[in-house]
Amino acid sequence: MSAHHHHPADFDHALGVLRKSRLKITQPRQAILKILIEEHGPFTMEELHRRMKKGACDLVTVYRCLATLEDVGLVRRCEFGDGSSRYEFGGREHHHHHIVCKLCRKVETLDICLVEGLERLVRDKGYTQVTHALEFFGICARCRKLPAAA
Amino acid sequence: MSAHHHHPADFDHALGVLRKSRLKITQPRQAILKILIEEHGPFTMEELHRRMKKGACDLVTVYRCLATLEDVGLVRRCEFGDGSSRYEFGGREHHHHHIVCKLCRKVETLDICLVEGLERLVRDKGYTQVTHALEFFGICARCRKLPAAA
DNA sequence: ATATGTGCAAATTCTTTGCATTAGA
DNA sequence: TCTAATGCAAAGAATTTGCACATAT
Repeated sequence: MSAHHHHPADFDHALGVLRKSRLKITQPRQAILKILIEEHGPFTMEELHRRMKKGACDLVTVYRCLATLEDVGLVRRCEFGDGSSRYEFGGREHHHHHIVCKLCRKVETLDICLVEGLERLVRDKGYTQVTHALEFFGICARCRKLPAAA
Repeated sequence: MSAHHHHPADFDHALGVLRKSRLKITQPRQAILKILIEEHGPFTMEELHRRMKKGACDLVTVYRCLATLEDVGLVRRCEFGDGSSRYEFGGREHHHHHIVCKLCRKVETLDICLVEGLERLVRDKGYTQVTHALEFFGICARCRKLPAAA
């Protein structure tokens, strides 16, 4: 069962998490969660906002919603080395990594993860609540043909 | 031989790279490289600027120098999930990863790296010039005692 | 000598905040 | 009903750009 692709169970689970945290299940939060669950992402704030049916909510609300959703672990922030942040659904459960093209910034998902074992090493250094981020960068096949791909 | 700590060879090597790229060896570029080599970093733009003897150069110049140094691979950009970018010396040669405290943002260096093998997998997908970033996050021993560390 | 790099100022973009209003539990 | 969330406007940061001047080669 792949982590992404339409999955109503994910949505219901998310609502549960919101309820448990005593957060309100508002229109903007639902819309954002649906987009993050159904389209793969990760998306920047603007991309997310643009994808909502226009007038759905203010950009500021997207900022605030994502901050809250990140706090309760429903959303994960990705940083791909270009200075901007992108967001995708899922905390620990939907664990995976990415391959980012250094030219066109296209993002592919990589389901493999051999890094969990290393977290023990970090815990041994006295850290708690340990997580990690692993991203790969490269030039994709299509960009390789571009003149810029010196 | 650890990757950091005063190392004149690093500095000379950096100058060589600049020359090879036909970039000028200016005061600001030298100052920035020295700081990045001698103090461990990684540093944000402001931190770096503040560390230079005052009046040494403009903040804008720090921005421009780091962009250039990143282009030629002398500097690596680190993003630790808080939206800001930090910079440290070294490309592939000075390869290592970090542990970042989720509360105080303190950064520790981790010299171990078991991920290089995974890069083949990415190359097999058609990517070239493959690199990766691996960061660990957790709450450090000191922060653990803070009330915020719920 | 001359092309590159820098300083300063200003534009642009990104993100956050205050407060009146609305909507969810 | 009553608190939490949103919209709008505006403030505040962070980053980029233009152009005249300075400086490495």
